[in-house]
Amino acid sequence: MISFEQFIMDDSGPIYSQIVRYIKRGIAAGAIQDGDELPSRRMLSALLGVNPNTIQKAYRLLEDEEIIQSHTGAKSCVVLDERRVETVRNQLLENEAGAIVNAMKQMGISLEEAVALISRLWNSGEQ
Amino acid sequence: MISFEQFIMDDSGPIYSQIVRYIKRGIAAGAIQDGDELPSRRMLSALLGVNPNTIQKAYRLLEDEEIIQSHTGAKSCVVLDERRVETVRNQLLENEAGAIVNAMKQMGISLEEAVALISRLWNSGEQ
Amino acid sequence: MISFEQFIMDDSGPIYSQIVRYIKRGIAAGAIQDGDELPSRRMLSALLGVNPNTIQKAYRLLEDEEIIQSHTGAKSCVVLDERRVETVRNQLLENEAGAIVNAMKQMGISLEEAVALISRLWNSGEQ
Amino acid sequence: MISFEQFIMDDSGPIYSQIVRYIKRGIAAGAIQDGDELPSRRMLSALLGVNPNTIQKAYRLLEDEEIIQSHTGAKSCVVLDERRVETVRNQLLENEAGAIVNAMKQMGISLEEAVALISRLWNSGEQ
DNA sequence: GTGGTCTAGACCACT
DNA sequence: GTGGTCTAGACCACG
Repeated sequence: MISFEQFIMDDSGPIYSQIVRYIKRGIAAGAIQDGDELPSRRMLSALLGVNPNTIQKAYRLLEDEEIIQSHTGAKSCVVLDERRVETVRNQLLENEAGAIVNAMKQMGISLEEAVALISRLWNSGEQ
Repeated sequence: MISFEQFIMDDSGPIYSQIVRYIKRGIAAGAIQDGDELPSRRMLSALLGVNPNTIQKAYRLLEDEEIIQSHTGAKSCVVLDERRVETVRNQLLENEAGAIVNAMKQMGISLEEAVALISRLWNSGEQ
Repeated sequence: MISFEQFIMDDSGPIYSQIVRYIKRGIAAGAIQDGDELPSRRMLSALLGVNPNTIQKAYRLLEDEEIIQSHTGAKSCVVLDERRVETVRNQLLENEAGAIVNAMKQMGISLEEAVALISRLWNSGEQ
Repeated sequence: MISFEQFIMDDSGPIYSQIVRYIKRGIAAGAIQDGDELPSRRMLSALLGVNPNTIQKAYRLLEDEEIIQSHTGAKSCVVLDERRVETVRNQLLENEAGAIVNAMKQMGISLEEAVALISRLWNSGEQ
């Protein structure tokens, strides 16, 4: 069963998008793998304190991307092969790293300064 | 006149928020300073391919934060003192860089991988 | 449910203002009372042939005046006490009737002519 | 020369409309007659404290209705015959009286009460 | 030309 | 179904 303990909801876009992103990050990290079960819509909506429709929409999008499978009356589960994992991972990395690069360039700092800043933040979160 | 050449629109939240963020990043970078003129609503909306009202909303928010001033019939311009610049810069670093580092960590990649990825994207965007 | 059957849209100012005025007149008349439900944004917008956002703006203004209350997912309803009703009624009489009488006087007609004209229009609208 | 001393600007619609209405009311009252001269755009804009373009728009609308005539380099003046005056007067009366009737009906008072209210306001403004 | 406002349509989250 | 928000286009008054 996929855990949503580390899920933190912010205001960066629609809630269903944040859920989709959370799942994808877990896949990229290897924490979510082929065959893993997803919580039921009802359970997850109670856990996150959001409307069941919102969970439904997130699952629907993942289904459209063929990342999960849902069957009536049965639990939804993750369906992934090697290539799919790689694709998800690369898409995420490009997006996130691209965001950093844009931000840093707009703030007018050099690559070296950016790397230094990221390294510092990385380690400060370590403790 | 403030340049929007480096502005890149993505799907990270409302367009007006992206514009606000772009301005603030420019302020943090020192590229935008006290007294600088903003492009008019029409000009910028044509340049970015969005509705003039979207620009208006971004400018309105910046005005509410007392970062710019608008007068009917006259150009909007930036109004900043030293302290305000510092505040803007700190808010940006807290809100953005931290979130991005967290995303990388959630995806389970190492600092070295992250730095390599960022360097690659940095240079590929250079061209 | 508050009825909008007698609502007549003219070109006297913004549509949302006309809606606000209509509600206030109903309150002054006692036809709209504490606890009454308002039609939903969609229903009323279809009935009046305007955009749902226009209705939204009218309701928002009434909410700012603490005349109605809105909660996401639930119907909006009127919240009034005796004093509030009196205030609304007095504002209406001051703002409207006086202006109309002035208009008549500016046009240089006598009270008798005005009364005759009003009586005729009153009955012609009766049908 | 038509006097604008009694002109009072409120927020009931666009300024140019208020100017047009003021002229028409004067015509209906007989205070403005065929051949009367209008103030120049520059003078009136200074007197009312509004932009010359706004005056220009009001004059343009009156010209379109063939109520005034403008010639380059010469003063604008009113051009009216008996029938035109009658038409203007009737349109205004219908509009104003119609507004009263709507307001009163919506406020749920009877014709007798409405007449009483109007009579009282009429006389109270007399003093 | 400038900024300010009104109306419109689509999308999101919630009961 | 409900209300809330974002984007869009047109109009108004001003320098």
